[in-house]
Order: sequence, then structure tokens, then C-alpha cells
Amino acid sequence: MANVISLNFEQQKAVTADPGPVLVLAGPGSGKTRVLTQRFTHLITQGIRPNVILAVTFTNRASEEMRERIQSQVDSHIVIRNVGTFHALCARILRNESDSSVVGKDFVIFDSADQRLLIKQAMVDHNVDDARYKLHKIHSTISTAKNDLVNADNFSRDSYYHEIVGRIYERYQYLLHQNNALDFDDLLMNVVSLLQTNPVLSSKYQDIYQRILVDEFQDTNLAQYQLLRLLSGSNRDLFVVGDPDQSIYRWRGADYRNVERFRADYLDTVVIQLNKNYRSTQIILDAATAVISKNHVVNRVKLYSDFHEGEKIVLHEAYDEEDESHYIVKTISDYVANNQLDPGECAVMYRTNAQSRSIEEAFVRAGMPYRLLGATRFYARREIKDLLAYMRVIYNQYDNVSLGRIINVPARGIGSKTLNKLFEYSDTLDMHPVGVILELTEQGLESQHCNAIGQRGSRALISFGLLLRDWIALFEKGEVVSDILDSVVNDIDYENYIENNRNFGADQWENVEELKRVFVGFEDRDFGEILEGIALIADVDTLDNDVAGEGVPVLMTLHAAKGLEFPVVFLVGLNDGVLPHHRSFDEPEEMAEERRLFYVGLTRAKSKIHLSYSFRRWTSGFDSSSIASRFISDIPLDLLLSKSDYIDKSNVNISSKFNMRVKSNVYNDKVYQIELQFQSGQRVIHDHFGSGIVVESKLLGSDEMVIIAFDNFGIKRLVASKANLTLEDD
DNA sequence: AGGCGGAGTGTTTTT
DNA sequence: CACTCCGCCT
Ligand SMILES: Nc1ncnc2c1ncn2[C@@H]1O[C@H](COP(=O)(O)OP(=O)(O)OP(=O)(O)O)[C@@H](O)[C@H]1O
Repeated sequence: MANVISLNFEQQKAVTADPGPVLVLAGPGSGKTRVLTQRFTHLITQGIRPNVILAVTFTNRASEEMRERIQSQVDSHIVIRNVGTFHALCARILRNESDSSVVGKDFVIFDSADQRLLIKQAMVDHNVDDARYKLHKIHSTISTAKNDLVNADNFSRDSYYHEIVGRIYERYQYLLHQNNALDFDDLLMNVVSLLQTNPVLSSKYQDIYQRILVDEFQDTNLAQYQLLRLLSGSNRDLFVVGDPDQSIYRWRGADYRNVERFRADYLDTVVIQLNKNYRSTQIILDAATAVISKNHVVNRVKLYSDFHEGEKIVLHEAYDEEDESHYIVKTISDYVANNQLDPGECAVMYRTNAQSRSIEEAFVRAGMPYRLLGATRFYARREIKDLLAYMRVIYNQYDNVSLGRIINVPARGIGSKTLNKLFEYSDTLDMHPVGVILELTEQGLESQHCNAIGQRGSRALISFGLLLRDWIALFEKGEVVSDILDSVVNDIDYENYIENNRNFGADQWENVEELKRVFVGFEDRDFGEILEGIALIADVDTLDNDVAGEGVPVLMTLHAAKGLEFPVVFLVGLNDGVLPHHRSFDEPEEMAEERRLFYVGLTRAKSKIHLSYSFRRWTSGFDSSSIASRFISDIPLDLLLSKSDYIDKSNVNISSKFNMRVKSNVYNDKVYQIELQFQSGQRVIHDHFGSGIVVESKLLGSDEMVIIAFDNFGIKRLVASKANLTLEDD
């Protein structure tokens, strides 16, 4: 054993509990994760083979971290493998059991963008009006159904809306099947039904995974819970840890009542509560407790800590987002300059990914390095998706979504006409389009396919087919996957395409290089595993070991922060409407979840917390609330270094500070100032929309954007120089 | 076929 | 603000 990890009495009790259902219920920082990893190593010292122990987490980052922690505590000849996310576990099972399952071994996993395209397609197929039925909503309705283990056949169509969604759901599943693809939720649902209906497999997996450990149990959804029940089966050896107050994935089907369900389903559950916090100062703990106590739950465990009071929580009101970001960066650099801490000890957390932008800009301006977790995902970038789509088509010729994406990238004369013809024609033959392309390529222009598709289109398709045929040959020959990617990139001259495409900037080719490196890094895995790994990881940071963020502040969403801890935490953008998010205003359950999110944020901190919000915030649309988050007022005043305290100390009062900022804005505007042609209140005439009244007119780049309420066409936004507006004379 | 730009719309959070 | 869609032009 490398290093001895200390445990308190209750923790020890959990770690050494007898086989059987164990539920560790405890608040933040009480050592749940530590207990879980210790349980894993404890089982090994008890002589249990590591391969029959399974540890499940929700995120790849959590998995990787836990795997490393366990690995570091066992003899190095033991390799810890079975630590992973629910989704990765299910993907593995489905690939192994492709004979018994409804999907083939070479299925691909569709990410959210692919899923959307397919649902959109399903809506078109059913003539569903996409203005009335929002894609986003339908997508989430279907996803929720899947997380509740409701398949398309059982989907209750008890309202008109559900009738429509039911049809789309059914069609969507059909299309997924046609693409030989699964979405994230299918991974879980399919394994559950596989194990439910196949007793042989069910007992096989009970033998494989005899001891099961689950982290963040409060965030399991029904599918995941059922999966755990099936996997543990008659072993009944489930060791789960969680904290209902940290449940933040309700919108994804998570149901913290699974904690109660667990106790009800396993009456002999050993329940262990941990109430000592090893992370935060007393002030932080008191503040967090005050905030969460407004959510009513039965017997919440009261946490205590041996730590001293610590520093008060600093609350800062900034003028606008830019000012707020500047404040954050300045505060960090001051700490560093005074040798109070290392930049790597700081974390900045926010509600939405979009908020990272202005913070990043502030870091860049200050010339300070930082690390961003998650956010605009590497794999969601256009150039990366393009290349992955090529790879997916090579691997899975049924992947029409990917085919449609890249068949004309770079442009090779296959437009929407030809594409539609190809797809429709393939349908009539009951073939997959790639099959048709390959046959056409073999047979040349005399092919019957050519008659159906036309000369011009066929020529273009053949030129594509020739490339595709060669790549597929490489794949079938067992060529190293990263070399296939290289061939693709070279054959389509993607570098040239990027250079000549003005929508692409300087970084894109670097991203391609990065993708190549990722593939090289996956060297020992087969094609399917690589694509699967990428689909499920979807976050380059986890792969990027060499930039291991030592010494650099980290930026992340509150969701991504769960399970982590930092000496100094900045919770930013705390405006009412951002946190709590305005979309949760009228759902008490969702509001409670927003509060938990804030609670999670507060409890990440070991010693210092900075809260900030801004007086002025113009997010898209209209919800620019300048009010501080309602949750802030739930923190007792004596724990806060309130904004007036703070500002008094720096000898600046609010209004003079704001005036400064306002002035500098005016100065900036002057540089670009051009004359506005229109003013609100003026009546104007437009060629097409007729007459209307100007609501607002403002600068848009070097042009003027006019918002007009037309008498007969409602409110429109027009660009003055293009819209050919004339003033109506009176 | 394909590129461009204007108009419209709205995505919180993640596997 | 940033994305997608549609129509117009080449
Ligand atoms: N018995 C102990 N003695 C000293 N430190 C401990 C002990 N138990 C846990 N810790 C430390 O407390 C901190 C929090 O532990 P851990 O992350 O396991 O808590 P957690 O309950 O999983 O927290 P959260 O729910 O907030 O994710 C860690 O830094 C851990 O090393």
C-alpha cells in the first residue's frame, strides 16, 4: 500500500461494511468519494479480484480521477480497469453482446447535434410544423421518456402534443436504427431491456460485476437505477454514496428519490451518515447550510468542521460583465502578487457556458493563462465534426447523418438535388446510400443507378466513391486508424479547404492536428472503441494530460464543478435570472435545484469565496436583470464582506465607480460614431412590409439596425442600408 | 451547384 | 450575440 489514508470511525465503518446494500448519505466534503475509493481498495485487500469490482461515476473526469486514486493505492501489477461512466459501461456491454442485442457490433453513438438532425428529419417525414413544435422541446421529451425507460411503443399519447411526439419518437427510432446508431439514452435503455429479457446475460453480468460501487447516487435516473438493480441482481452488493442536496441533474431525468427507493427496495440497507466536513472553513459551511436549509427535506445531516472560522465571503457588485471579469482576474493576480496563493488554487464557476467568454477575455487581456473545462466542446467544432463524420462513414456505412454532412465537404458537385435523389433512390432499392455509391463506382456510368440519379450527379458521386472505396479498403485491411485519418485529410486536401474558407479562422488547422494526435493516442484501440471513446468523452480536456492545469486558474460551469474542491472559489454572474436561471422561475422543483447548484458551488471552496454579480447585464433577449441572486440574501449578513464594506475599503463609492465606466464607454463609442438615420417614433415605409413606426434604431457594426413595428407585419429588425426605408411624410 | 447575406430565432446545465 | 434558414445571385 503506497500511502495510508486516514478515515474517521463512520468512514471506516462504511469502508469495511459487510457485503450487501450500503447507502452512504452525507453532505459535501465529508469524504464520500474518499470512502468509495477506499472501499474499492479495501475489497482488493480482502482478496477480491479487482476485475469483479465495478465503480460507476457520471462524468469521465470523475472516473479518471477515481481510477487514478485507486490505482495509486494498489500494487502496481494490479491494473484497475472497471471504473467508468454509466454510458461507457453500457456501450461496452452492447458491443460485447451485439449478437443478442438489437444493434450490430459496429453501431455508432450519435451526439446531440446528430440527434437533432435526425429528429428534425423525423419531423419533416411526418409533416410536423417546426414552428409550432419546437425541436428542442421534442428532443427533451423523447430523452426524458427514454430515461424513464419508456420506449416508443409505450409512450403514452394522451394529449395532442404527446401524440405528435409519439409519432416523431417512433420515426426517430426507426431512423436511428437505419443509421446503425444509438443516442446516449439508448445506451442505457437498451442494456436495461437486454438484461431484463435475457436471463443468461443477466447472470453473466452478475458474475462479471459482483461488487458495485456508485458515486453521486442522488443523480441517477430511473434507467440507471434499474441498470444497477439488474447488474447487482441476486448479489445485492451495491455500495452507493450520495447527497440529495447536491442533486443537480433533474432536467436529465435524475431523481434523488432513488435514495428512498433504494432503501425501500433493499430493506436490509446499511445506512451510514457522515457529518464531519474536512473541506471548508466554518464560515463557508455556515453560509452553505443557511442557503440549503431553505430547501426542505427530511432529516438533513448537520455538518460540522474542525476548521477555524476563516475569512468572510466577499460579495462584489460590478458594473457590467466586463468589469466583473476584470475584477476576478485582478483579484486573482493580487493574491498571487502578494504570495497569498498559487493561481492554480483558484476556480471560477458560472451557471452557463456562455458566461465563460468575458472571463476568458479578461484573462487574455491580462496575459494570464487559464484553463477552461468543457465549454465549446472540441468535438463539436465544425472541422472536427467533419473529419469524424468521414471516419464514421468508413466505419459504419449506414451512418447517413455523417454521410450527408461530408458528402460535399469540400464541395465536389453533390448538391441537395443529387443528395436527395441518392437518398430517395436508395430507399426504393432498400439499400443504404453508401452501398449505392460503391456499386455505382464499381459499375461506372453504365450502371442502372446512373439512370436513376443522372449523369452529372453520378459523375460527382463516383469521384467521391473512389475515395471512399479506398478508405474502406484501408479499414478492412486493418490499417492503423490514425493512418486512415491521415489518408482522409490528405485525400480531400482538407488543409487547403480550411485555408480557402473564410468561415474558418487560424485555429482550425491546429484543431485538426490535435485530432490526429488524439487518434494516435488511441493507438491500441480498435476503430469502434476510438469512435465510442470520442463520442462519450466529448471533452478534450480529459484527454489532454500534458496541459494538466497545475498553476493555472480553472474555469467551469457549476455542473462541471461537482465533486471537485479548490482553496479559492469565485462564483460569478450571480444575477437573479442567471442563477437561479429565469427558466426555472415558475417550477418550484427547478428553483430548488438552482439552489442546490448554488450550494454545490459554495461547498467547493476550502477557504475563500468571492461572489459577484453585475449591475448591468445584457444577455441575449430581454432578461437582463441587474438584481443580485435571491440566494445571496439567504447568506447571513455577518458572514459576508458586503459590497459596501468592500467598496468603502477601497475608497470608491458605487456611483463614482459606475460613472467612470460609463464615461469610458462613451469614449469607446465615439471612435465608431456614425450618424443614425432613424429615430424612434418616426413613421417609415418599406417596399414589402408597408408602413410602420420605428421602435428603436441602433448601431450594428458600421451599419444601422432599425427595429420597426409595421402596421400589418408586426415587429421586424432591418438593416438600414439594405432595407430601402423611406420616411413617411406627414 | 454553391456562395453570400439578410432575417429570424432562442439552447441552462451533460452523457 | 450566435446560430440556422431561406432566397437571391453568380
Ligand atoms: N478522514 C479524513 N481525514 C482527513 N481528510 C479527509 C478525511 N476524509 C476526507 N477528507 C478530505 O476531505 C475532502 C473532501 O473529501 P471528498 O471529496 O471525498 O468528499 P465528498 O463527500 O465526496 O465531497 P462532495 O460531496 O462535496 O463531492 C478531501 O480533500 C478529502 O481528502
